[in-house]
Amino acid sequence: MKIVGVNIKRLREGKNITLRELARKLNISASFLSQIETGKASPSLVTLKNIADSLQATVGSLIGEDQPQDDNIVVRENERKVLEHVGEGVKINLLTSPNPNKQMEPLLFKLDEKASSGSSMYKHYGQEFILVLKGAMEMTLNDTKYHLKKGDSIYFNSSVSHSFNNIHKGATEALWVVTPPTF
Amino acid sequence: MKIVGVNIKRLREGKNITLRELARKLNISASFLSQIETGKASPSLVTLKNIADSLQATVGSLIGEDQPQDDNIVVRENERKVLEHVGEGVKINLLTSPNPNKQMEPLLFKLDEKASSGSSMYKHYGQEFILVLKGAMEMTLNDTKYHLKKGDSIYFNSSVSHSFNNIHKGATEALWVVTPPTF
DNA sequence: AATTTTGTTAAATTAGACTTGACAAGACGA
DNA sequence: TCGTCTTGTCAAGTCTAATTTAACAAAATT
Repeated sequence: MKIVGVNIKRLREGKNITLRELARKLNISASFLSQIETGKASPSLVTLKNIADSLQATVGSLIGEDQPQDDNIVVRENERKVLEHVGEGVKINLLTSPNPNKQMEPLLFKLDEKASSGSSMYKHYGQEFILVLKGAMEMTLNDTKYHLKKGDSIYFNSSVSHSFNNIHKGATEALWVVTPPTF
Repeated sequence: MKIVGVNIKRLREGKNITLRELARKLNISASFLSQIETGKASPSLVTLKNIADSLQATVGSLIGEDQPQDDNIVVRENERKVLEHVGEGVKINLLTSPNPNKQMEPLLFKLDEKASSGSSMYKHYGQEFILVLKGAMEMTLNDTKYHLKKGDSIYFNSSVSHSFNNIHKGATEALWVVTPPTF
């Protein structure tokens, strides 16, 4: 957990605030903050949360959970992997290469005319963002229905039950970004 | 920090494993795990990290950082807020309403002909995903240049210095998703 | 050169992370 | 129906380690 310290220090210095200043704002001793930054001590959960808040960061980012990859950068349009059998008339294009460190999962949904997510509602953790690129679709969140046409976007909590169906005369395409990644 | 407990409990029960089982796997006492789940005690950072790993979750999600909003769902194409003065010939459309709980920030970049991010390179934390919707652009990551044309996408770590410029004869549009959110 | 501010360290304190052992409630088979 | 086994929880204790105090050298100000 030494990473926490260097992350805190980097953020703090990035904001040009002094160790004592930050410590005072957090109601901890400057000494302790120093020990945290140098990895000689480890803060309690609530202290860490306070630190994260003060630095406008998240605990997750401080402990290095939001870490990245360096390869698998580009996916060309013609190189996209396609998931075919997710549902009747539904195809999913993966817009990234597999990578365990992703924070989000960008997908391209292609819905044939009248295609839908099926009868059951989805419900899981995380968040979703959808931007309609072509056509129009109907999203159902709990019992509310949203008509989304080309250019409209929606951002919602995956924990509300949700489903979708194509309401366009023809194919509908939507950019879908899901967090956390599942592919 | 009581939320940690209920999240752990929910995950554990979702996996149908018993409190004692999980405790044994974590090398902590079942009693202590119980106290954590009921909010009567709070685990140390390393213990929490272990728990998160065991449950295939992240510390961030356990402490409720990946939590959502319930309003501000839809942004219509004609309702988008536009940031004008981010650079010469660069406009940013916000695709979500302001919300402190978002995990990602979806943006629509519109680049006039020859527009670019300027001379300086960007470098910050988090990750970025870009999908070119119209035209073509050149992304520079460290010293590597990537030509991206309509339909191509790229996913990279924001900590590598990066910049972009429009290489299309005409406007270029790109969907940009950034994590963590900054707007 | 004096003074203040920087971050770091050693040692002391003390909160709270964690264990032990016991308990009641429910499940299960004999 | 009794006993045993498992479930999660609680009270009280232990002891680690989170946090403080106080002092230090180095750098920055004045």
